[in-house]
Amino acid sequence: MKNYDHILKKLKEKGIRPSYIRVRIYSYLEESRIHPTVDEIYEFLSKEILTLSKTTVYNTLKLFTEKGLAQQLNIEGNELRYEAIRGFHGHFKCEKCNSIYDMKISQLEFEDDISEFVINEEQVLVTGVCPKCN
Amino acid sequence: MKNYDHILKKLKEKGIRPSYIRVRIYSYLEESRIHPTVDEIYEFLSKEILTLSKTTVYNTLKLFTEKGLAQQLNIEGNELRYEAIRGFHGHFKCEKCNSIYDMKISQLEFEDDISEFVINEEQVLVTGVCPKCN
DNA sequence: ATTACTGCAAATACTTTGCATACCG
DNA sequence: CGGTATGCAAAGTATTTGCAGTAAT
Repeated sequence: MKNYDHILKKLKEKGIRPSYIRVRIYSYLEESRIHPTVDEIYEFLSKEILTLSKTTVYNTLKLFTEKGLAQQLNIEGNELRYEAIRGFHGHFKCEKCNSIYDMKISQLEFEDDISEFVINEEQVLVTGVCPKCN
Repeated sequence: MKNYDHILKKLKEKGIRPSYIRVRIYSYLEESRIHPTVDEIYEFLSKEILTLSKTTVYNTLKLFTEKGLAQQLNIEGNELRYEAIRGFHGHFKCEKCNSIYDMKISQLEFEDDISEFVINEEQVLVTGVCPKCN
């Protein structure tokens, strides 16, 4: 049995009631590191939580996103991927195998004056071919 | 009547037969600078090209993307936006009014060794609140 | 008892596919 | 004529919504 204590704490801090499903979804986001789609989360967890519905996965991810625990990733055009919030980093998507890698990237440098803009989030997506496929 | 000569030339260079519809779609991408969705392109052009179908817009944009004339932008989760290929730049999306701005950004600096990766494309998406809405 | 959470089914939104018609060289 | 472009309708896929049942405080 895993230890979910730090997740319980994290959810409570954000004012989210740590139901079993929520904890499991967050745990999967945090551990899998695969930037999963809703479907991938659902497929994985529904094997253990047999009554789980996709609606709940959607609801939960929406809640996490609003409360700043998770982030929507616009990687493919047709589907959303999610990841647990961590430090700034970019993503690399392989066009051949569709794997997604994390990439360390220096902080963005804006060449315009952006002092009037409020910035909440920065996403970097690099597309190409990964070493395995090359 | 607009001068479409440079577009005709561009399409021909890429081996694309410059039908009227294709020229108009490219022209709209190039001029509007609004990073339009398929729907926006369709709504705009179908006022003048009454028989235009969305399928054709989809087909054309797919063709442009494959031939390197246009780029798919993953800005919202649920829909694709397109822009004519220009130099590297980022996009800012306002959470309140949903406008999309272009942003000048310095070249990305990777902190990992990426020599084994082939990089074809880089997208930067910044989210927040724009001056008008702030 | 009240509020919040979960889940099914239906509805919506976006995109793709199959096929028929129209156009161009 | 032969190949390409266009367009309609249907199918496919992802997400959201409405509502009812369930669990938690």
